[in-house]
Amino acid sequence: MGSATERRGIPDATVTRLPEYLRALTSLADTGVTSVSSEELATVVGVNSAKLRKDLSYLGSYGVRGVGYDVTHLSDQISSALGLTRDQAVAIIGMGNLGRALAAYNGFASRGVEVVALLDHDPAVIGSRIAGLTVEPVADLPRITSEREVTIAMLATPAGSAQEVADLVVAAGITAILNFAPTSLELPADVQVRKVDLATEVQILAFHAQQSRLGGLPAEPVLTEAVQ
Amino acid sequence: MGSATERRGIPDATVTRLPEYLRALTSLADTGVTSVSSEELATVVGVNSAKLRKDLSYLGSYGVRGVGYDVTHLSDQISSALGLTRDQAVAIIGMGNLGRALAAYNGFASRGVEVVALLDHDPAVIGSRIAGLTVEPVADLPRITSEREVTIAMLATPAGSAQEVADLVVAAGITAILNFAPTSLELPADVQVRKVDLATEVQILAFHAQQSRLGGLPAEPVLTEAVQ
DNA sequence: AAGTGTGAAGTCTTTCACAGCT
DNA sequence: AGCTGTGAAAGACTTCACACTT
Repeated sequence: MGSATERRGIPDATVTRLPEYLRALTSLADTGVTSVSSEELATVVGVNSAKLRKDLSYLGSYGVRGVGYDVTHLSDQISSALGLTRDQAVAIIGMGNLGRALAAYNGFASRGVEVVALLDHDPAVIGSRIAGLTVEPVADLPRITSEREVTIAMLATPAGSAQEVADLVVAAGITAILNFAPTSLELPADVQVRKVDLATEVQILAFHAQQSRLGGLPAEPVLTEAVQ
Repeated sequence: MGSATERRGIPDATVTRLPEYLRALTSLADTGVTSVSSEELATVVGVNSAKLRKDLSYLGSYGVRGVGYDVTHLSDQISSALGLTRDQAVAIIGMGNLGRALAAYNGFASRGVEVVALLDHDPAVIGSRIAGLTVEPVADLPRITSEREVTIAMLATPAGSAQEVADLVVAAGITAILNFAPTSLELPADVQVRKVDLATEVQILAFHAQQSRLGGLPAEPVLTEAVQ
């Protein structure tokens, strides 16, 4: 995956967890909590507390020994490490069912994500209004990207056109893609791609479901314990 | 823990990749390819060929030295390893934007996933038809689960009610959950949970986007190479 | 000649366990 | 007394490189 050549290098595994810590901290702050120990926060997120402390140590020393972490300060530090000092401007491409659901998703605003453009190449959809935005033609992507400082594209096209659209996205100067199309993209190494494939997720669950069926009841005591 | 039980321990990392291999194989089969080498398949999926071979070796020896893998046979073996010999019956809970998009998603059928129930607890939504199914009350989950042999639940509720609904899901006898609500669930260890958090994905991308901005051009030769 | 299957080496990640600070 | 921060150990995963098979 993405290798960081930095002396400052935060491990990839840590980066993927930082957003979860941030979400948990925000939720704690909302309930009036101002200070939290690694043990408490780890329980909320469902990870080992040593792992949490090590993750945070990559950002610097923001805890107080004997006390814990200041919720607000730690949130700020994580936000800053993630580069969320400004909202991320996102363009959604492909206005099918999924694209429309993404456009209407209201979980983004509070977490530093702003949808600034909706695109499609079907003339029947272009010009219609979805979630307060007007759908624009994919051909306008270069202009839109520079005008609205788009940093991330969400690809919600059919698998068949995903590669083609991804190439346009990269040509428009966007270097981060969240790919919902069930296909692998071939792109330059400096373009970050993460994928969300729903059927893949279900198949992974199917495997584990099958395992517990086969493994059955024998041996293995089942403790109620936060996992993952 | 690691007792001598002869169950084939397929590593987690491998399991998460099997669905992708399967997807790539299906796509190759559709274009008439009948045999494929690890190098070719690895290129399509975007992984190292040694990793692919090692992954496949956990399933058994299905390749032919000097030749490669039979596309159909390998697909069958992976399907079988994943437990996809039957379709997975899925219930979607929470008929907001996301739930409706999931219900209407047409990428499931061809990949062994069948949506057999849509549930909500809002009386205003219950009874309406979405994507050919009638929305039913969450209270009916236990009956529906046993009647339709539901194995997996997709949670598309707001974060606030996710834990509560997850508890109902588990009580109904379902042991695998795909959680789209942006919150961590506390569940018994024998329940498999995978989560899909859209804002988290964007934040991870934001981090990497920031890195390339900071790191700039120096060092780091950029090879065009399939990543992810 | 080509390409699999796999020990062994290398890298990354998690967990332990405790010194050290408040 | 309590909890962080972190070396060191353990474990998981990836990649190399080549013996072996067709």
